[in-house]
Amino acid sequence: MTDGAEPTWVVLGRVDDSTVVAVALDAAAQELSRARIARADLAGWVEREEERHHPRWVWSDAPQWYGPIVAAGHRVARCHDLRLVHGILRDSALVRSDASVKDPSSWDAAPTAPDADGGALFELGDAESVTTPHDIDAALAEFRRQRDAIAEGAGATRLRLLAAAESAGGLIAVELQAAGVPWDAGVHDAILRDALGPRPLSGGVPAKMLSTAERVRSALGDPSVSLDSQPKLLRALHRAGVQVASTSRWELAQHAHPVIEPLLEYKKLARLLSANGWAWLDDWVTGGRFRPVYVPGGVVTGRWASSGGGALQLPRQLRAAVRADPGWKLVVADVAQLEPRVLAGMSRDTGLADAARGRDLYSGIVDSGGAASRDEAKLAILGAMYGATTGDSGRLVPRLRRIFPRAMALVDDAARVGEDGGIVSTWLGRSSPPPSPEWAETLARATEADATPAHELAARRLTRDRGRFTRNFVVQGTAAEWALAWLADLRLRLADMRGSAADAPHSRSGPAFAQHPHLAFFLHDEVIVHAPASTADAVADAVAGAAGTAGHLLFGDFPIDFPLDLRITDSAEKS
DNA sequence: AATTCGTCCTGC
DNA sequence: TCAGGCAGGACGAATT
Repeated sequence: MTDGAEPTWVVLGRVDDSTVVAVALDAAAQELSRARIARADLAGWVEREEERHHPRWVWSDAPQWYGPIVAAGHRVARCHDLRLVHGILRDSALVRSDASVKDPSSWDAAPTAPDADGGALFELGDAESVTTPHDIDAALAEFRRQRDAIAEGAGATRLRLLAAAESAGGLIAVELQAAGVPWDAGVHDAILRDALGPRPLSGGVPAKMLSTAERVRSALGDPSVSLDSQPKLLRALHRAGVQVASTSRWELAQHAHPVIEPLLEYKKLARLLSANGWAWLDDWVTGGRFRPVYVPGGVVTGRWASSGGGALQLPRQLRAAVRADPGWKLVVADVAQLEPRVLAGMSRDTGLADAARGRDLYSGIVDSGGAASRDEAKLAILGAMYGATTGDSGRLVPRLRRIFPRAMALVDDAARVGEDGGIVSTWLGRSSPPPSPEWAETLARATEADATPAHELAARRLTRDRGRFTRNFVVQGTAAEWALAWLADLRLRLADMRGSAADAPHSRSGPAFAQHPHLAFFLHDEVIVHAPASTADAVADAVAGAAGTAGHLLFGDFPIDFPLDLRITDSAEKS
C-alpha cells in the first residue's frame, strides 16, 4: 500500500483467525490496493499507514479493531464505525426507505460485550453462519451500502457529519476506557470510613451502619426487624404508626416520627456501601484508575450508555476521589443548560438565543419576561422539554409558549407527531424508533365499538407517553450530537498538543497517549481532561475552542453560544 | 437454584 | 418530588 493514489478510506476485515486484510479505497470507494497482514502485526501496520496517509479507517466495530491498537500504544485520527453508523442509517428518516442498508442483516444484531479475547462481538441469528460483520467482504459491502444511503438521502451533509461524530465517539470510548479516570483510592476509602466506619472484615456490616440500624429498630420498638427488606420494613413502619405507601425517601421525609431521621440516614449509608463501597473500589479501581465501560449510541436518543462501573451515576459524594496525578491537573468542563440552547439553535428561535447569551439561560428567560424568577424559568424549561402538562411545571409552560413561540412549536410538533405514531429526527438525522406493534394494537382496540373506558384511558396514556418521548427525543438527541461534535474536535486538538510538555512528570499508568493531555471522563454534557500541569491553560482553551466549533458545525452562523463552566483543579469535586 | 421483576437511588 | 424525558446498578421478592 505504498504506491499509487492516496487512499481515502482503508477498510479492515478478517480473513481468518490469524490474518486480516486492508483494502484501500479512493474517494469514490474504488479499490486501489489490498494488503494481507498477520493479526499480530496489525497495530504496527496501522500506525505506519496512519503516519503516511492518515486515511479514514473503516471497520466493523471499534472495540474489536481499535481496542488492540490502543493497547499496543497507537492511535488513529479518524474512522468510520460500520456498526454505529448502521444503527443510525437503519432508522433514519433521512435515508430512503428502499435503501439496501435498511434490509434486515446481521448488522442489526446487538453486539455482545467485547470479551477479553476479542471473541464474538455480534450475536448472529444463525449459528451456522460462516460470515460475520468482521469479515472483509461483509465490511466492504456494508460500507458501500452506507455510502450510498448517505449520498442518496435527503440530508447527506448532516448524515455525513453525524456518521463522523458517532464514529469518533467509538474511538473516544475505547480511549477513555484505556486511559481511565484518575482515582485516589485513599480519598475514596477516607470518605467511606468517615461515613461508615472502618472497613469491616469479609464484607460485614460497618460499625456506623450497625449503630444507625439500632437507632431505627429502637424507634420502631422492634429489635429484630430487617431494614433491608421493603415489605418487612413497610409493615414495621405501619405497626409503629407511620402510614406510608412506600419506603422511598421523599415519602418518609413528609412524616414526623422519631424513626424517620435514623431511617433516612440508614438508607443513605446502605446505598453508599452497596453502590460505591469497598467492593466497588476493589472491582473497578486498579492502578489508580477507574475504568468504566462506555457504550456509544447505547441510548435510543444517541446518548452514551455505560455498562459496568456505573459511570453514569457517580455520586457527587465521591467526586473528591477523582484526583489528578502529581504534577498533573484536571480540566473539568460542563455546558450550562445544553438542551435549551440546542433547542434554540434547532428552532432558530432568536428570542431564546438572546436569553441564552451569557452565562445563565434561566436568568435570561426572566429578563425576557418568560418567567417571574430563575426557579420558575428552570421549572418551565424542564416542563417544556419533558412534556409536563400539570403541576407547577406544566402551569408555567404556556407563558414560555408566548415568549418563545418558535422553540416551543418545535417541541410541541415533535410531541404531536409522536402521539400520531410518527417518526421524529434529531438535527443531524438520528430518528426515533417507530412505535411497537403492541402500541398500535392497543390504540386500535380503543376505537372499536365495544371499547371500554379503561381501553380508552390506556390508549390516551400510551399516546401521551409517546408524545413526551418524541418531544424529548429531538432535544436530548441533538444535545448528544452537539456533545459528540465537541468531544471529537477536542480529541483532535489534544492530539495536536502531544510533545508540548516533554518535561511533564510521568503519569502513573495507562496507554502511551495518556502521557499527554487526554480525555479521562465524559458524561452527557461534561468532560474531564487529565493533563500535565504546564499544559492545563492550553487544554482549557482547547476545551472552550472545541465547544465553539461544535456550535458552528451544527448551527452555522445562528447566534447561539454554549458557555462552559470550566475549571483547572486537582480534584473533580463539585461545589 | 437460576432467572426475572419491582423498588429504590444515583446521574444527566 | 406531584405532575414530566433518558439511563445503570444493587438488592430482595417473586417466579420458574
